[in-house]
Amino acid sequence: MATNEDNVFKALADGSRRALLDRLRVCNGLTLNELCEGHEMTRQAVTKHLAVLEAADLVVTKWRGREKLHYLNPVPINEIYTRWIGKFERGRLQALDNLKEALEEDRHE
Amino acid sequence: MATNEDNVFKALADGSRRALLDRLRVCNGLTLNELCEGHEMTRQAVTKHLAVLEAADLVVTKWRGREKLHYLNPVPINEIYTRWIGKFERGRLQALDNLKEALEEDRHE
DNA sequence: TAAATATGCAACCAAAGGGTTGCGTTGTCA
DNA sequence: TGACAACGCAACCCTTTGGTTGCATATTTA
Repeated sequence: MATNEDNVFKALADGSRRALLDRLRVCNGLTLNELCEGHEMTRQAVTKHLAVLEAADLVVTKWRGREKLHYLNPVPINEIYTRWIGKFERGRLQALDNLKEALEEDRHE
Repeated sequence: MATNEDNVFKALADGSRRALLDRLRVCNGLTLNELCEGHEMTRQAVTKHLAVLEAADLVVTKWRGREKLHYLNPVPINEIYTRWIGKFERGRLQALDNLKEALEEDRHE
């Protein structure tokens, strides 16, 4: 079952987009204009970033008159966490051991 | 203090690179040639991907004769998890509530 | 030492990304 | 109704990215 994994990772790859998510995390339901404030780019650039976030289902929008409200959807991030990051977290100490051991060998050779 | 956050997110944005990390998670210390097996690209393409992973400190290498061994470094992923994903996980239920509430309004209007 | 193996380096290419500008559309309000 | 405000669409541009091919270098091994 192919999840949205790739879209989510790609969406998170850009710092501006992560900043937008951060804004929404703190203050959910902002309009496009509000999201533009504090960013040094045009509205259209922000629009494009939001489109990427929407495509990844990280942001859900809703119209209120002429305003577009943006809501954070925490589900995709949670999925990335549970089914991808989780795998690495589980084997984390083991991997650290492997690494240390491998680097240690050099000192003895 | 600027961490390697951006490099890590960018490195994780590509599916081939995530696959390489997965391989190393299961079988740490693989050589370049071994990592090339099963991938439908040239050795040079894999080399480039590994370079990106190294730049993000997700992979650490060590030479054994003419072979280059690749080890997974779990630290950056853990940092992303604790200091970025964590923020969103903490406000997760709240964000879900916001979202549901916003979508519910439509049905009553 | 010669051949084979494992990897690096550099040039090149097409496609994707992040950004801009210009203009059109829709909703609000005096 | 007319002006303004919030947003969408599309063309264009430069840089980055993911990939290739060709050749060089270093280490084994026969």
